[in-house]
Amino acid sequence: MKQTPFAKLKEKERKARQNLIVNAAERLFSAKPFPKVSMRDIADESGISLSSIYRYFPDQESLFIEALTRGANKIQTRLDKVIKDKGATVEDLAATFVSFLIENDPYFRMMTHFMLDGVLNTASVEKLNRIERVLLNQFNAFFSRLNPEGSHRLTAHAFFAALNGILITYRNYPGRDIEDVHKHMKQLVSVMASMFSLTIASGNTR
Amino acid sequence: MKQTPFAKLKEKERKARQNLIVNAAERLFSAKPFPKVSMRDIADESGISLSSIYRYFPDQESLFIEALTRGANKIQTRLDKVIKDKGATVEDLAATFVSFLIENDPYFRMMTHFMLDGVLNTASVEKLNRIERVLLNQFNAFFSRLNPEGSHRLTAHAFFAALNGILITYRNYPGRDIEDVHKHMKQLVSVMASMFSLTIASGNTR
Amino acid sequence: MKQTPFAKLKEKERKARQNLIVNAAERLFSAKPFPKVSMRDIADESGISLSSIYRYFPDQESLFIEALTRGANKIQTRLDKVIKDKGATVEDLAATFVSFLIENDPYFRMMTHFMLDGVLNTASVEKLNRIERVLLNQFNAFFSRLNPEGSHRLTAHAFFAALNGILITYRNYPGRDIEDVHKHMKQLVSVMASMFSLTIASGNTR
Amino acid sequence: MKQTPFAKLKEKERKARQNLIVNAAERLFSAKPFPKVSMRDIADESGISLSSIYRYFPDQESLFIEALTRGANKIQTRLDKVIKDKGATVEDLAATFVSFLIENDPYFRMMTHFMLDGVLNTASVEKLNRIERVLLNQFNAFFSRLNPEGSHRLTAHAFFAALNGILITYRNYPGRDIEDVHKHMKQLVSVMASMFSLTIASGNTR
DNA sequence: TATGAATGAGGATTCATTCAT
DNA sequence: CATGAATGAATCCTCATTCAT
Repeated sequence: MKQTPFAKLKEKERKARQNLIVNAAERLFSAKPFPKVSMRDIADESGISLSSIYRYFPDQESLFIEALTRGANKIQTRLDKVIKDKGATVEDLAATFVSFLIENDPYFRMMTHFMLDGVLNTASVEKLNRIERVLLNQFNAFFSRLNPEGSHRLTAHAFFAALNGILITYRNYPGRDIEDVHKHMKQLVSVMASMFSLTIASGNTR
Repeated sequence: MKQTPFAKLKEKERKARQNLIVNAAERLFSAKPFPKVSMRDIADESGISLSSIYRYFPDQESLFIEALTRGANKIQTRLDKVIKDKGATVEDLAATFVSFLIENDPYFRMMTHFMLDGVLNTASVEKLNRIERVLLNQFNAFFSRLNPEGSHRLTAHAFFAALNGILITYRNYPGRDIEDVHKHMKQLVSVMASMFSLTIASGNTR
Repeated sequence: MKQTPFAKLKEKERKARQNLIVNAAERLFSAKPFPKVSMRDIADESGISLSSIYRYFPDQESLFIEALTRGANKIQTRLDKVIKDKGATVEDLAATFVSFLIENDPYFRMMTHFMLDGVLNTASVEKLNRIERVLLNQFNAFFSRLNPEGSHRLTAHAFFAALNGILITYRNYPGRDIEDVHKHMKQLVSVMASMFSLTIASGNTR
Repeated sequence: MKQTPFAKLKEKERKARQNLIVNAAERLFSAKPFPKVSMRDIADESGISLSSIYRYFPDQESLFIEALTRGANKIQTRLDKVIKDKGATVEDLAATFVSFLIENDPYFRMMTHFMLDGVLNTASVEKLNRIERVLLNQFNAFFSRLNPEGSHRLTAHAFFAALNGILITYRNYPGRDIEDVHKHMKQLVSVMASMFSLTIASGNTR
């Protein structure tokens, strides 16, 4: 179990490189739709050689899942702020979630992509799972604070689904310009939030 | 009326071939992720040569949109039945929609695919638009019957989003077997339906 | 040898159809570079079915050669006018030739194409041959009128080459806009014409 | 200077591979019409895999332009020799140019191809431009030595065009065997050269 | 005779991944 | 450990031509 200092250093460097790579990926995601970001793009952008990337990530999927995880962490941080804010409403929570994913579209696309087409790597499954669990827990925790009585597990699930639904359904709403689209989504977030507020207050106990 | 019988035959045969192709596509969509179905796959599966497919559909997108349109027509027929049924509840409507897309997963994946990646061809945009409009109108009509007073446009939009959200979010819920997943989705449908019932009854007039 | 009236009618209709087809081809050539004009394009444009076109022309090459022949006839007609004009100069002749091919670029492209890559069909070879011969004869005739003494066969050959050379070399002169290009070509035509005038006057007798 | 030897080796190998590819392309150009040489042909002929070719040339056009550039360099070297030769005549210069392109037909076909169809890539435009500029400068320099007084820019342009014209017009002169064709072209070169000699001597000052 | 249908062959380009150094 | 090199497998789409009716 010794060797630790050296191993730690190694591990640190390793993380640093991984960071470099994922950061590069994220930069690219801002510029183009995530399915168009190739491994070579990431190599070029990160300054790390293409084949070296495979030393840090076994395959493309793992890399993308890692990037997605980062995104999830960011969302979770933002949600935590809302949750800690005693005056926050359901709408605040919903708006935070949706706004982030509107502004960080590639994360949403990745998430949806993996939800739709699944994931091959078992490690990836686990990570995806975790992301979802944490989010649901956050929603649940928030709802429990609003109404400590009821059981909100199912409501949290529905809430998560509803917000995803808004994003997926209207993000490319054809014939509207992007600003109108966002306005529309936020209106729907508001509608949805009201409904959930009531449900939560009523303390759904299924 | 001249030549009509002959022309009709020709037209019929043409449709028949188109059917062959789209059916093949649908079979493939069940078997693998949507973006991985290639034109050659469809050619092989349909028994029609690759180049011939382009005599029936100008490009891949048009073919896919045609397949999606078929699915949409089927859903709309089912929803119409529910809408005509005087005793039907919001939950019935929601369940019909979701069940169909659970059972006909490829249609849902197609729909989501286009929602995510958008569409290039302008004819396709129009078709997609129409599908969405019809569905929203159906929801709206149903809600209006339940409560003729209120304005339900926004509610219909939210409803559509919510159901899509359930499907996208939980259809691949990792670590559950397929039966549990479906049960869970139906539970969420039920939760969602209750919420929308209330909202509709209250005659949301935003 | 009888049957003539009927056969003649047939022949006439045949020619009429061929005309329809070549006309369509020419219309397309005005719109896009000739190598991009496909047989189907021609079928659509002419209103004659794709396979029927093959009843009138054994293959694409023959059709194109026929179109080229038409173009050649037009040039020859124009040149004839100049030749008949007693006051016409070598420069007039050159300018007529070059201007026509600038304005009817597809003919020039076809001509060059066949000159470069040759021709497979033996009938085509013959037609191409004839076109060239006629043009050379026209130049020769004109030069002979200017100076009846000398032998101008070689000069005519050189003249033809020189004009073609101007067209091929500067038609796509990079970095210039089309108007400048044309101006430049005409300037070169003028230079060339002066040189040939002298040569002709001197009665080259090689 | 660090690592230079290694880098140099790398660079050398890279060049070597590029050479392999371009050489293969040139071999193919001798065998079939220029536009019919496909990337796969080149891959097969060079023994390098199709996709690897794209590691050396970003696209087909760049590869072709590179091949053309090679040819141009060779011509320019030959012309330079003539230019440096104090006793050389215009006919020597013309004959050198034309002979080279008769013997190295693929280069002429490439040049003509790009003159006809133009070029898409901006880097290619620049390279093509350069080739042409250098040749024209060479002609101009030679003419200036013969007659230091006059301005020969236009004459050089005409000269270049005239020689190209001879090549394009008679290289496939139908019905003649190749030897006769070459003899004919050289005769025309001679005619042309005489004319240009006079023009140059007269010190054209347009 | 006219034509709708069908298609084989081909074309440029992309990309995730492996491997030898 | 890092990486340059190499590539097999795909992908969408085009087109001249043939053939059965």
